[in-house]
Amino acid sequence: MSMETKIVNNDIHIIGQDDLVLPHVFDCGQCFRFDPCGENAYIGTAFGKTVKISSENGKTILHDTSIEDFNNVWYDYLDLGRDYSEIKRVLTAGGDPVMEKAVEYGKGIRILNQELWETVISFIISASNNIPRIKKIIGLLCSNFGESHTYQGSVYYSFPSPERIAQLSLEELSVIRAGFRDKYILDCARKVVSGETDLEAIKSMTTPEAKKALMNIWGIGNKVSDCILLFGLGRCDSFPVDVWIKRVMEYCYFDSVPQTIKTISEFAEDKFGELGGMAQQYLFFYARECRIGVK
DNA sequence: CACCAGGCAAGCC
DNA sequence: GGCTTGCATGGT
Repeated sequence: MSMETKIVNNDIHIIGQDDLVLPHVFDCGQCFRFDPCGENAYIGTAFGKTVKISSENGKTILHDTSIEDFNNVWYDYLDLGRDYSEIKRVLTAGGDPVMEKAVEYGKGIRILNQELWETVISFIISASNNIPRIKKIIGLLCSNFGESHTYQGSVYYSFPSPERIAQLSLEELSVIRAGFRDKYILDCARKVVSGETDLEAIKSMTTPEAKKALMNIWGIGNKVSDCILLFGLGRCDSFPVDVWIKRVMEYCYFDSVPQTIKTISEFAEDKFGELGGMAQQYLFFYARECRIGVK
């Protein structure tokens, strides 16, 4: 079935896109800036623009937006040019019961193409943290230091620029309650502004080069760099191993025998290859839905 | 109260 | 190289 888009008043209707389920996209831990908004809808901000997205009868609606914003921002943000049916077909082609189950649970997952700067800071904040609090901290960062705009009569905030954050003191930044991560955020912003860290240059690097460059940033290690590669740089082969992935992989593929992160990474690279990041998202969603390995 | 949360840096060997 | 420990904060 091929996707079709229609303009209806100030809305964009997306028809015939079955590989898009809003809770799968926005509750699989890749994005911290979209929240549920009534039944079957989410509202959030990216690239300085806010949009409400709802679904009904297999149709997805982007509310109060323009065709320009759809073409310039949301089409790519929602990764609408990629064929996820084909990805799911390849991932389950070997008859792997684990991937079949994972894909069944998260059949509407898509990997969002998020802004690199926002992804870098968001995943620095994610370290040793939980998702509700990550969202809270990022929300405070935006409402305190981002630019405001109105959408459907309410005020929303963009993600603050490196320049805005770089000029803050640690004490001023402490209002976001980021804990020990605050110094990483400030250091990163200042080095992006000074040019010591060149995010634009990282975009055109090979994946191993980009990973090395990211890990030079204070507060970014192995796992966080893999998340940034996947969510901010479109490197779909990147397979971040966090506590959830470690648990679900050990449970499903290693008979619950504890493994090192290195072993799991190598297993995933061998098994999923170029689609590692996609597999990771299905597994992450599946693990959390079914609370696999949680006592 | 202890323990944990999408880990990481620094200090040890 | 690999292994241990401290780390801010908020929730259970």
